Parts: sequence; C-alpha cells; structure tokens
Amino acid sequence: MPVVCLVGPTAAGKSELALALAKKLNGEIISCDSMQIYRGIDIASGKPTKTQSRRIKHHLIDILKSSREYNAARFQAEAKKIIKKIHQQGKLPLLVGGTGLYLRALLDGLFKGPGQSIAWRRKFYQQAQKHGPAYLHQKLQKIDPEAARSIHPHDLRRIVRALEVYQTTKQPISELRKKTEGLRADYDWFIFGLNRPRHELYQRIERRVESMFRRGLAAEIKRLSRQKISQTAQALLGYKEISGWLNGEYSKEKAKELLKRNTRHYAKRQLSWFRKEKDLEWIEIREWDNPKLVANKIIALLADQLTS
RNA sequence: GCCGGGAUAGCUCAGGUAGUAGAGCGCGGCCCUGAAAAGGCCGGCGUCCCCAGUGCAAGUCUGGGUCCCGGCA
Repeated sequence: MPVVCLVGPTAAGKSELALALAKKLNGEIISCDSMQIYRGIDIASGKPTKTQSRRIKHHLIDILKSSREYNAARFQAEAKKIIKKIHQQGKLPLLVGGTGLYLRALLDGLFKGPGQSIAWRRKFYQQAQKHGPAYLHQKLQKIDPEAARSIHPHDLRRIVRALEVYQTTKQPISELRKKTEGLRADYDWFIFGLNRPRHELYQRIERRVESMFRRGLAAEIKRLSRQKISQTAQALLGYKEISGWLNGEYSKEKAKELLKRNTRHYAKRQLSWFRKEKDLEWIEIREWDNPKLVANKIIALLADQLTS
C-alpha cells in the first residue's frame, strides 16, 4: 500500500500543495508537525484555515491542549494507526509537514526505551549547573563510551537523555539505539521534499511573518502565555520572540526581526535534515509555479514510479 | 567656513610601543532517535578610503587629498 509524504522547510508551500494533491488522489492529510498538534496555536504554526481543512480531512491537528507535552513516540503511534485506518477506507494517506524527526520515527522507528523522566532530567540539569556540562559528559563516558563519542560535550540535552535512559534501564543508550522498528518496509513510501531557491524561500518567510503579525500573532502568544504551557509548545517559534516584546525587553520591530531570522535558521536546519533522508525526491519550485500544476507533476512522478 | 571624531570582512566595530589583520552578528555547511519550530558543532586572504614620504618593514608614523558624522558659525 502506498503512503505519500510531502516534507520540506517552513514556508515552502507544503500545505497548499498537499491540499491539491489530496483532492486529486482521494487522500487524507496527516500532519507531521510538532506545533499544529496544539489547539490554540493557529497563526504561529501556520495551520491551514478552517475552510481549507473542511474540504479535505486533516489528522493530528488540534488534538492537544498547549499545556500538554508531546513527542516523537506519540506521533509515531498515532500516525501508524491513522495510516492504517485511511487505507481501510480505500483512501491514500498523505503525510505532510516539516518535523523531520517525526517522519524518521515513523519510517525507521524509535528504540524501545523509556520515555522522558522528569525527575532524572531535573537532577542532571542541576548537576550540569553546578559542575558544568563536561562533568556529565565524563559521567556518560564511563557508562557508555560509544554514546559519549557520538554526542558533543556541549550538547547537554542529548547527554542528559543518554544518562536518563541509562538510569531507568541500566542499559547504554548506544545499545538500545541499535534496535529500532519502523514502517519503512510495511508500505510503499513516496517521499517528496518541497524546496525553493534560498532567496525566494527567505522572501516567503519574511512575508509570512508580516502576515502573522497582521493577523494577530501577538494576541495569540499573549493568550498562550497566560495559561500553563508545556515545554514542547514553548519551543514554538514566535513564543520567546513575541514574549520579549510584550515584556518590554525590546520593540515590536525587533521582535519581528528576531522571528524572521530564527525562522530562516530553522528552515536551514530542516533542509539539512531532509537532505539526509533516504529515497527523498526533491521538487524544486519557483515563485511563479502554480500549486495545481506542481501537484500534477508529482502525480506524474508517482505514476512513473509505480509502473517501474 | 571653522573645530573635533571617523573611514578595516555583508553589518557593527577591536586592532599598546610599526612586522602583510581579529570579534560579535549576519550568511553558509553539518550533526541529530521519546522536548525536534528544540539542542549542538564547524567555516573569515579582506583594494585595512586614495596618493606621496620615512623605515628592511606602515591599518599602525609624517604630509597632502576625498568622503562621512557631530558641534560651532
């Protein structure tokens, strides 16, 4: 059974293209996006509008309160079920989004290990604060030299994760990582990466940030920050940039500038992640390309690959 | 017009006592397995405004010029 994926950097135009594809292919869209999961994060996460999502069924959008944590494992489990269900209905699952880790978790799986342990994390971060990150890295060196080699001494987040896994399982993470199971072999995957010339992508980011401000980004962030907000949701691009402005640390213009810059950096990281994705076919589009025609082109590519 | 200050990497600027240049940011590349819109790593030969002079040697000293920014007229 086929699964079509459409990934790529933010602001490349994935959502619009996905809608055109879903319509022509009798598909349903599964969002592969760590922020669109949340209710109330609409403008900032670039969610499709209600009129858009009414026409085509969208999954994994608006399923969680912003106070709740989310992660790749949950995504994997939920997406798995939805893919199956869509196939049962005789439709085509269309996975769309920019969260590279989520896609990889689905394709190649995650190792069978424990989830996050808040208690251990807190403890290790306290230790890092006191003795520096190098101290934790040395600790890791002792219990799991292989992991220590692959994790940079400054990359505290991964060091802590490795230590936390060891504490709860007494097994080195480097061993656990060797056993993963994904869905790569279970379906025929067609993975497309949407991209544009860098300067055009950056122009689109610029315009998108401007339009977010016009549509009420500040009010949305204000609303979010008044409630309890999870660590996952707090990572939202725009959250800290806008909060700084609202708290009077800098001007609105500065906030805009920061958000634009950080979004560019994010897009760059996404590209570098997707370049490594196996069997991904890049679709390079330009400003003047019509999404419907691009959709046709992709469908032609699909037909091609199905027959060969 | 006069008096100060300045002209060095895309931008903002560092560069005692002269020995052919650096830092932040931007920008580019990369890493990534249960927080991923997060987190981490790497990358700088550039007419040092121009001309002349003194030095073995001049962003660095001397003289002249050009432009910019303040203040006073």
